[in-house]
Amino acid sequence: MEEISIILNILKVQSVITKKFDGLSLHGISLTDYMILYTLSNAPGNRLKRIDLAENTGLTASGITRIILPMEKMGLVEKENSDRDARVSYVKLTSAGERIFTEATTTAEYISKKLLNGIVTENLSVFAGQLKILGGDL
Amino acid sequence: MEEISIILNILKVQSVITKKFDGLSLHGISLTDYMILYTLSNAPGNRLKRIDLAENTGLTASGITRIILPMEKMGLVEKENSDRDARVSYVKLTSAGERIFTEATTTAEYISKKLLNGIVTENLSVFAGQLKILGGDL
DNA sequence: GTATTATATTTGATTAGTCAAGTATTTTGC
DNA sequence: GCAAAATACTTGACTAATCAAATATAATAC
Repeated sequence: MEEISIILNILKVQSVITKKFDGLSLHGISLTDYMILYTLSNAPGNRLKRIDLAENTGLTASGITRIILPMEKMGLVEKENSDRDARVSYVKLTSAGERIFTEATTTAEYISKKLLNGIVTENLSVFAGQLKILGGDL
Repeated sequence: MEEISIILNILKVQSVITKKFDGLSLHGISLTDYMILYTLSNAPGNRLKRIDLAENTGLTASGITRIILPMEKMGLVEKENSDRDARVSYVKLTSAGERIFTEATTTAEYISKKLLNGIVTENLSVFAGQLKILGGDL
């Protein structure tokens, strides 16, 4: 078994997936936006420090800054300052953000069901576990 | 089991992987470049039409055009015309390309072994199979 | 307590890739 | 055999993300 081909296939699968999730644009968001909303909605108090958001999603801090800006303008998330540490700013899911997230989840679920269709249910959790080992732990 | 989290974890894993493979820059190439070399080296006659290269890697035809240009300049690949069809141009691995590919493979193997370390060997092929279902088939 | 180091974030410059439109050639249908 | 449709590729305009450097604050060391 060739390890490298697995790595390269992950790259390829990522391209394929991203293209299939274009349907999220129906809700005015990208797949990355969706990932942000997903991560926030699972965070305590629906909010996270930008740096933790970066850590959780695999993006860089600067990537987070740039992706959050338009999401703030759209009202999906809002900025909250920490009173303990003036450096940090929290990103918090707004109620509008929650609503869009819920709506988009319908679409996202539909697409991912189709995509993962060929994988036997019992293997799904194995797959999830393997991704986790590779650093995926959203 | 939540399908969506799997999809999002693939995105995340891709970010993580790409960053770890920065070491390939030692050989003057990116991970995507490596994927191209890998694909070509497995192709009959070490060459492929640009469109097939796109299909195989999950990139777009235009992405291929842009990524191949500098690789040509570096002498890793060369252009070959088809005498049957004036539209197609083949991308062919040069001997310099083969050499760099072999060298880079040492690095790439080292990194991927470390990355996939936590996955039990017998599960590796299962993992590979699942990626294939998702569209990964390099 | 002050100097050094570390952390959180943003910004400027750059890169890798997309999409849509354009060009050139080939294939199909009649 | 010719018009229309399809295919292979490139180009222009754009977007998403990176990295490295800058800024501001906090923590540590002495």
